[in-house]
Amino acid sequence: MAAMWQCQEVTSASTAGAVRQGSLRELNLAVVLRRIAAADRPPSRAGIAADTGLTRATVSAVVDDLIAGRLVAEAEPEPRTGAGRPARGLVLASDGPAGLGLEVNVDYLAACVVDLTGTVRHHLVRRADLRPVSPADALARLAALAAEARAAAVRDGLTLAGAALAVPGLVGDGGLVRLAPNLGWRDVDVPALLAGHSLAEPVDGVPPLVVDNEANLAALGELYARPAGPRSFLHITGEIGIGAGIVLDGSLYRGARGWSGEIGHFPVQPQGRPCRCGGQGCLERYAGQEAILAAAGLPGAELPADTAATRLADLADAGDPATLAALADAGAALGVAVAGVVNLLDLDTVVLGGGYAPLAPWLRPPVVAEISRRVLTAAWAPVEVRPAVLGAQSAAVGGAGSVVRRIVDRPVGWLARSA
Amino acid sequence: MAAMWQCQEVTSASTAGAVRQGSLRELNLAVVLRRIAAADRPPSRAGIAADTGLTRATVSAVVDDLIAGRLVAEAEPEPRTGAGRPARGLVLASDGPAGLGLEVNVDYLAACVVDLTGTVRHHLVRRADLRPVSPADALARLAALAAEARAAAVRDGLTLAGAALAVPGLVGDGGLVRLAPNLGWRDVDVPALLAGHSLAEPVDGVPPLVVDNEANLAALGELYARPAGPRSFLHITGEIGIGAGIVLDGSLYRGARGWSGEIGHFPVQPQGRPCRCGGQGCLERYAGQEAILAAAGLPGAELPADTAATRLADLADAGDPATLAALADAGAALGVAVAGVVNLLDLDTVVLGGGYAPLAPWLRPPVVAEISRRVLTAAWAPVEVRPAVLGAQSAAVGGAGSVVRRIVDRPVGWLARSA
DNA sequence: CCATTTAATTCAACCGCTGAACAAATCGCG
DNA sequence: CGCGATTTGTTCAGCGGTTGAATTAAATGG
Repeated sequence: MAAMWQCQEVTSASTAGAVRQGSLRELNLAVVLRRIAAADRPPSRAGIAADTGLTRATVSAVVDDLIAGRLVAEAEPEPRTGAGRPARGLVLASDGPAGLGLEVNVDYLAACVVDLTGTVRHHLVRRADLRPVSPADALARLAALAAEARAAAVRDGLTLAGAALAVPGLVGDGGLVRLAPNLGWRDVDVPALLAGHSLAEPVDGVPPLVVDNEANLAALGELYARPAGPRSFLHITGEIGIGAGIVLDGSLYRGARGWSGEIGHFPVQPQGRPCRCGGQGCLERYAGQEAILAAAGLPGAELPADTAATRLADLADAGDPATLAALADAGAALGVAVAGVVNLLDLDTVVLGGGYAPLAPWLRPPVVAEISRRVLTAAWAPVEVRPAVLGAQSAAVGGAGSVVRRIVDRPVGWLARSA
Repeated sequence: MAAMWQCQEVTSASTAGAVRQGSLRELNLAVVLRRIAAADRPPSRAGIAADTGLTRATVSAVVDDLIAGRLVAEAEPEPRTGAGRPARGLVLASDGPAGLGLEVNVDYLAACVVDLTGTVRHHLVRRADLRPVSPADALARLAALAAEARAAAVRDGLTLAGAALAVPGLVGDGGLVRLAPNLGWRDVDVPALLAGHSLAEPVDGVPPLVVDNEANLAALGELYARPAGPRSFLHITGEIGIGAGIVLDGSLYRGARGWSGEIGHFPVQPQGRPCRCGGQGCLERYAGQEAILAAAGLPGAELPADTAATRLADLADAGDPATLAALADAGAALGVAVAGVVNLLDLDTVVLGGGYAPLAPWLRPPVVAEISRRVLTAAWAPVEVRPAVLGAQSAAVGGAGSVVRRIVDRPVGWLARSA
């Protein structure tokens, strides 16, 4: 919430959860659509009715609305299953609304388009060192890339329903980037700088952009990418800083002010190396990219952030002893922090994302070791540690996914627009 | 969820959130009742209508149902405010349903009765060392105490709507206490042992008891005790072990399996003292009651758990240097852990409860110091650290509160029963 | 004492779910 | 090939519960 500026306006009946007459339909549209989205096989109207407890008549009426709004389509005849009139499978429309995901990072810009089904339809990446570039220029380049992506989406018959921008930093209310240390940004008012670009122009009164932290959106990407996956997990992105996205019960936990996930300053060695945060022995100083590179004896600091990880992976693959030792140490430090978090939150899954994804083969064993040492319940309830399925650049995909996900969760907003 | 056995049966319309015709009333009953509960002044029907967006007609109908069900009462004439017909204030009934909160701990049994308004109507405590007592005997004594409390409630015209039992340990599905180290309990099947006692007899088919972790219920007690307080906070109970209840967005976070809050093994000194959990340098070894007592030079281990805290407070009050040093060290260790949690979850409040409550004057400064050193966002968003308002034994009160809270959140369950 | 104001209730209208009946489409069995 | 069985999807009268306006209730102020 704190990380959003101008959320889709909250319309009727949302006042304090009161249920008015029309909310009935509003809620049931969401229930039915969610079920279609979550099913692994295209469900029938009758099946949805049986599962939800609604009447077949009601489900039919609701589905008619969803089809008219281009959110749902009927699948072609299903494989026969038995006697009786064959069911017509329902699937999410792949030519309806889509989400635009954007990312500004230290050494690349990215834009991607994800449709309702969660498929990545387009993915554009521009590599460039953005540290010397002013925020205004960086955002102008991003707007150009976004326009390109939007054109590609339109060619596919898709309608962009909104956009989400991932930045590697703390985001406050109103899309204000308070601090993005690795970009050198401080108090950058993204909406203001984008004013005038097509990105920022409301379509049908719906504000087009939300700004959020990169780690948060990457965690969401991971959540959407595995609909049958765990409902609660910790997603750690190891870049220059270390960020974590916390997904609890299937939704992102943002914290009291939207600044959750600061795991980089978890104390792994309270009397240890001083950290720029003022504390001592922070995780970042032991498992951050700079620390790993230094320990591996690489000149490091000059490398682009995302090539550093692959570089380390190559060296480790080749059996370089210094690199292997550096990764083992980093993994152990990471494991201490992860174990603390798992103890506290009772999570059953930890995802290594961002720069950690390619390094997972070497980081995972020490992390698992620390967990089994330190997590009380690990003995009778194992904790899974695995690399992110989306790998790096999952933040843009996650951002785009969060846009379409909002439509699935509250289809009335889209239906009112397109009616 | 994992910590509950036999939750109130989930009736109509709860299937996957589908909203059926009758759910409309069900939901609006909850909306109106919650608003009455949350208001700081008795609201009028018209005011509720304006706030929620419902019609005055609807609110009147809903309120009629709530009054008929003894959940709401009309307050006496309000102080005049202006022209027009005076409003009739609505308040939660103080003679309707009530919750029974129970607690088994190392050196006492407790039972308390809380009415809908959150007022503690009765509170019985029996001091006794329960470590040498078998679980069956302990629960039999508890059942006797509960019967006493129930009789007192009935004399007040209250109807007990359920009970919650707090135990200092891990609770699994079905009310099974997996492990309560300080009680010496392991795999104790509470419902089975209580079978036959009046506590376990369903009333009108509603199962009467839920079993939960002490730290969780204490955190809920804190939440209910301050309706206008923070929506997210960490509640730490320092007993022999150290437990934490995590309240996020106004509801308790239990974790993937119901075992969240294990902060006692947070690594404050990863290469430090070995801990019985197998790890090293766990918080418990530095800020646990035994550790503090040992550092203060007290024979300690023999003291009952809750007198140990007051004993330490007395010594600190008297200026005993060893005690003051011990508390400073414990506070620093606690601060390291708390800072890590606050960084991760972006909480704005930390509550020192249980045995830490009386020690707060001495623990708070070092905790605050570590937070301001280590929490990045502390500079522009302060973190409040304060003692629990309920002090010790808040678990029983919190448990009783959770019973009545369930009624406020879903009044239909109660109305169906009492109709 | 009456106009004004705000609170609460009453009541016909209406929205959207309900349940049953019906039509559609396929399989299985003679 | 035909007919019953079976399951899906639609139609429609019925109904619960909200809606909005009109009405009554109860106070203040000039």
